[in-house]
Amino acid sequence: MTDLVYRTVMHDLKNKINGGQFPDKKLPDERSLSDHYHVSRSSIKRALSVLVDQGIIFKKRGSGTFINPLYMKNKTIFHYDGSNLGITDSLKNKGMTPKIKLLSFKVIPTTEALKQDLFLKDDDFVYEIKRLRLFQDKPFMIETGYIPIRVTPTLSKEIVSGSIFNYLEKTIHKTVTRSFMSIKAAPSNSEDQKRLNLKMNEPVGVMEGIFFLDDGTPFEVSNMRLHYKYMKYNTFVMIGK
Amino acid sequence: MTDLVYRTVMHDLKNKINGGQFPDKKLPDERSLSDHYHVSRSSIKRALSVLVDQGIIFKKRGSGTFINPLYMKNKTIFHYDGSNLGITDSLKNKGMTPKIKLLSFKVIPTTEALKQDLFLKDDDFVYEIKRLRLFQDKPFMIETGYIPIRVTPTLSKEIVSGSIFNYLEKTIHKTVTRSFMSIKAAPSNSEDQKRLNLKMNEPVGVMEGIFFLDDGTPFEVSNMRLHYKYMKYNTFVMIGK
DNA sequence: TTTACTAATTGATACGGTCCAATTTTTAGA
DNA sequence: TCTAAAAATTGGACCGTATCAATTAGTAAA
Repeated sequence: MTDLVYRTVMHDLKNKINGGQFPDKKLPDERSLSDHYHVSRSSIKRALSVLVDQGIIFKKRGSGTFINPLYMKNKTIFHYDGSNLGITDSLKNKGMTPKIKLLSFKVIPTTEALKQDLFLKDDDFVYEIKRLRLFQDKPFMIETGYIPIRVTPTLSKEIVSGSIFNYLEKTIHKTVTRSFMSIKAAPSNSEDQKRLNLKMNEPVGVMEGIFFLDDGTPFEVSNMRLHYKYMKYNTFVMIGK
Repeated sequence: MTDLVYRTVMHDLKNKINGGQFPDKKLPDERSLSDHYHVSRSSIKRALSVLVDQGIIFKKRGSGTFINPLYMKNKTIFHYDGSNLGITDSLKNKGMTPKIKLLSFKVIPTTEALKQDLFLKDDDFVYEIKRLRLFQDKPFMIETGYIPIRVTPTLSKEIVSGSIFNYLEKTIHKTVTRSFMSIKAAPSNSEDQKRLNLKMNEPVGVMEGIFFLDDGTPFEVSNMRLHYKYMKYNTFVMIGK
């Protein structure tokens, strides 16, 4: 999985950090690391920059590289390993597979908004797939997805009752690797309340996403309404520049 | 502001993209760009990788570098320029300065949670600063911030009625450059409803953040409750690796 | 025309070097 | 002892090169 130099170094450093091998919260300087690992300083830089992006360490020119104190204190919220997903970690936690209940599956003509987002023409059609997702038998999310027929003409009720992304990868060898997400809060409507077992005043978290294939094709527009207790989005933000 | 090579190239490319200079959605290959700009390929790579992170372009090995079709269609949601802030863009949009109304300002002993996040000892004290933020005279956010006295012993009502970050930068020359954010939705409580002018069933977006200084010191813990219509968090996500 | 092999293209990884800028440490002077 | 200048440390920016891997384009054989 990982024979890349910078990844190897990155993982090793992360292990050492987790193992408390830098009690002074300071990493060796880049040149020493370069010597120690017998790799170029560029590779060290790359490894470190990944850890910086993950919020695990930070650098100060002239001074050194330090461990984010919060990372040691509260590792649980620094969930990622290489990826910076961050969405509803409840989902993929511990390999727990959430169940899917298909609510509806039909083909509809394009709407104006969909044309925008999915790059469609007037006479294009899309699948509308509405699903309820359950985690440990509790419903936590209503998902409405729109997929152009042109991209995947072969969807069926069976496929759509499982993971569409997996289907794509295994059969058509197309991968979803990027998405543009938008996150907000909204009052629950009566359907939310019924399906997600919410009280009148309890809201939903709304995540709208546009998913892209390897080749840049917008593949799916998805509207996800989550039980508010199940939505928590964690992210590390660098301000400026 | 921008005399760095890779930034210059980055901005120029972005301008060309926005100006529609690549109608085939394809950028020149890296070697040509290197020639054209008279800079090393490494610098081109760096410039491009920023644009990749921003979701503006994507690369395919062996094939080339392409413009994200959605970026052209819907530039408004790709808001960032160099930064990847993403928080309540309503705030800094068009230089509109949101107003601040100070609700309360006091010094309290540490709580357990604060000790965790701010790296404090038992007998430390913190400022508790509660503020209402208004945008175009409409209240949109209740913000409760906690700042250790040890870090900034000089806060006053006046200071706290303006931007604390600006104060820090201008007087003590400390900068807040990193933060760990957590975003979720929650039902509004009676105070939310009163202050933000919300109906019973209307929720708030809750953003909790820990802000860090340049040197890694956790500087502030902030709990922000936003009128749900004002909270929208956009982000570009790379899946896997 | 189709198929299969080969070339060229193009981005990815990695190396190692130069010079610079911010910071810290050391040294020399008052 | 204290202060200010000098030196060492340390990360940042950039360059240019070599090699590799995925993709596409071109070519020759069936």
